[in-house]
Amino acid sequence: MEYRFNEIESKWQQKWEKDNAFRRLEDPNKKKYYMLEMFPYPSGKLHMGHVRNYSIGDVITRYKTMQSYNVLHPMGWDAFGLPAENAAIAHGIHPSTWTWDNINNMRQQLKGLGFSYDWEREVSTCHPSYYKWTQWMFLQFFKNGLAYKKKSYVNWCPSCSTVLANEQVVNNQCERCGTLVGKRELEQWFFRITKYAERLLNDIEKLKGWPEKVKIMQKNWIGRSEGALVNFKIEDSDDTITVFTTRPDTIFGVTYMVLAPEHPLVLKLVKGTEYEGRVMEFIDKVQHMNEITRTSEETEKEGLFIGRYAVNPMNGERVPLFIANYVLLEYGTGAVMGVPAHDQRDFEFATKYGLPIVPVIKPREDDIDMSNLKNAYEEEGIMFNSGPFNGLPNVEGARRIIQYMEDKGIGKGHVNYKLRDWLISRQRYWGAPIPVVYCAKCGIVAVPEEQLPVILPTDVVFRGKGQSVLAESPSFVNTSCPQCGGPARRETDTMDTFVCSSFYFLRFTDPKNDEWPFSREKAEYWMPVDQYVGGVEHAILHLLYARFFTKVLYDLGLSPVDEPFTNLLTQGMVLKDGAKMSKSKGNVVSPEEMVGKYGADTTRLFILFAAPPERDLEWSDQGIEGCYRFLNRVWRIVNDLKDACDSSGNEVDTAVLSEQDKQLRYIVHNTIQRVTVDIEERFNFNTAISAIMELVNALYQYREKVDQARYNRSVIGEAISNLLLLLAPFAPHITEELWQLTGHEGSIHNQPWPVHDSRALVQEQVEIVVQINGKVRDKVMAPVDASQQEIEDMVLDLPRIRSLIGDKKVAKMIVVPKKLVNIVVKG
RNA sequence: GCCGGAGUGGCGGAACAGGCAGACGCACAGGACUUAAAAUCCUGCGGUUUUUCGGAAAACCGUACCGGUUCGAUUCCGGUCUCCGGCACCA
Repeated sequence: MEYRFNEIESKWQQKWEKDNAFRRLEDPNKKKYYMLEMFPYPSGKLHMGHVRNYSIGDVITRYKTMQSYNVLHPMGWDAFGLPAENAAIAHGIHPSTWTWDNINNMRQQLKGLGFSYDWEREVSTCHPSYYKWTQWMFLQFFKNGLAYKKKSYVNWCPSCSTVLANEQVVNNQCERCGTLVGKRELEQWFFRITKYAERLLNDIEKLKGWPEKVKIMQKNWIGRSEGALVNFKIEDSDDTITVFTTRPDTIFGVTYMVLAPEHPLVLKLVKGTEYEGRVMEFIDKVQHMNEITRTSEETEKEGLFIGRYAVNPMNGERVPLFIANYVLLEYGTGAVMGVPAHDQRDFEFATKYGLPIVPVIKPREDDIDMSNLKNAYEEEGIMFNSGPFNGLPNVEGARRIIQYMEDKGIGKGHVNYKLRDWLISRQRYWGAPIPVVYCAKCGIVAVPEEQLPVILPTDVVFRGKGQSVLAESPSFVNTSCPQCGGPARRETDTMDTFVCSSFYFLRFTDPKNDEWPFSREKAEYWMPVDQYVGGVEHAILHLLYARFFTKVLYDLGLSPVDEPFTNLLTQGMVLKDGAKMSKSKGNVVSPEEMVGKYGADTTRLFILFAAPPERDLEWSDQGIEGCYRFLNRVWRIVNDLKDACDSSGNEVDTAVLSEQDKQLRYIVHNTIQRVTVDIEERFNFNTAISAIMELVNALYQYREKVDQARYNRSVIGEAISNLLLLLAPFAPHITEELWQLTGHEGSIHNQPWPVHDSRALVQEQVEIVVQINGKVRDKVMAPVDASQQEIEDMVLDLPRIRSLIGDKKVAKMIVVPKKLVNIVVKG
């Protein structure tokens, strides 16, 4: 009988759907397991990255289910976003139509791959029943002072004509479209993620099940640095400039000060002076430069003296004030003190502009000539030239200086973060509207919760350029103030789609609740997510935002946990010809085509077999053929042996086993052990599958070597049912079919996971490798329980070993039980 | 520049706690079946050299490179190179 995968697969998919086989409800009597894969953006079709992601999740789900866990395995759609709008502009399709068509298509594809999702929990972030809660979340943040509006320089993508969060700017380019990002001063909504910086950083410690790589990336992104804020008075002015420094110990070495060109004080300080013109020019040039090419800026540090001086509060020295392109307004206070002797950047700047270099730290106590530095001395050392702090080790000195400054009110210790507040406003249509209105009388007014959701209007036109589409919809914009009832204007910005995906894992626990985003009770049962799987590309953005949301909701008493994801697996990319699959490179392999040609089981099996999940995977058209052949081999051997196979599940009678029977049983139970460990402890599906392949090879050997008349029906039955059980999470359809075909009752996916019988693994003889001076010279079979002395004697008596040793002297023998003997020979 | 990760046959990869390097699969080669091909089943498959009529056997080299520790190193330590990923004027 031929392996007709398409018939088998659609048959079982229909059966599973009819039986509601993957529906899961809270069950306090069962251990829960929450398996989550990152939900996709409905771009139109599944790509191989999705198949890989969801195949990994499905194996874990089916495995844990067989381990008798109550497994939550939901799927949904991260459905707001720009491509839908672009499609609307290009083809005149409404973003909603485009998105829902794609969702319907992709849902079919997921079902066609046989993934075990509880579809009753499906959510789509673009549906009002979901974005109602996105808006509700915003209101909670707003009420608790975690959402605020502020005017600031923001990243602007001219192509997407919207602002971007810092996290969405990569190499000064828009993360989505690659366009060079510029700066604009706009009033925008922010989430106060910086308030959680410390906790987001400290709690990384708790994430034992996360890859080190992701944790480090998050740490670097949060970018904590300890130091001090120091106030410098401006000469002939009432203004003070505060700088942030990580090296307060070098403050006596300050010889100049630099402000970011955009620093608000700059214009004020030069107004009406002879420097004003040149300063304006410089600012213009820097801003222009930012927009054109900021990457080449790396090379040249440029600055300009602005004609004013600041006073070092520690020693009263006046130092010149500069503006320079390398000082960033967004980091620290947008102003830095220049210590050329102890900072390489400052050193180069000072050399270029002829500023004095005053060393204040030296490597050792003794007198060293530090006057002719070739480079900044950035190491630790002993302070000098530093008044009362001379002779102190600089680390201690830093502490003392901070103390001194705090006493005198000229500065204080400070922890600075690289992390900025999260800019969530987007000037786009296809997103969750920010639920606030602007009233001439009352100002900014939150939409009351009972009026949610604020529905996206449909009477809009997509033209491509310019203003937000929402702003052009009068029925949307014009409203009344919920507070005073007077005329008001709606906020026309929508939320960053990352807001939508920051709580979907909580919504999945209770997706139909229309009173709350989720009930506490259900979240308590299911949360936290036990295993999260997705691409590394979300290591910072999504995973940091989701952690932030969870902590806020935890603090508000809504979430039962303060970290959402216990274990994280970041899967590698799927490559073809060494490059990421992309339309422009023409190296895309379509999952649809592969499923059509080989079936879902083969496609899934190959993608899991070709590489361990964390590593990049090179797609191979021949490789998938190999997996197809393997499933055919399974199909044939099971069909061939099904009549010789006792499926009653009765224990094997170990008294009557032939040598071949014992050998097969050994492999069966060894395979159970290997596959279990590979899935459970390491997610090494590639080696799990190769172990199963070896078991199939062993069955072929058995058939080859054992006469039909001497088949042991219960040994064959044991081998085949275990083979099918072990393969079931990887290839769910063929195993279901063969399970039935070999006379078993019920779905294979509801069977308990097999447990190996260690008695079948007991061997009387083991092979001992015999080495002389570390080189393999012979092998010998020895009883497992042989003593060290017995093994030594046995090995030395081997003719080959005897002749190799000859009359040389045996200096030492190392015996590794059941494995190896190394004879150390001298002379 | 800094921080991660990786470098193993013709290829994807394996070796889990320092103990037979190359499991499993692909590709390739030989055989069986077939009128033939495909499919299938069986067998072989890191390199060099030597021995042998042949089947076969043996020695040496080999996990990016150099060195170290060890009876023994793909695995541990020090250094170098290359590739991939992240961050990058962060004060």
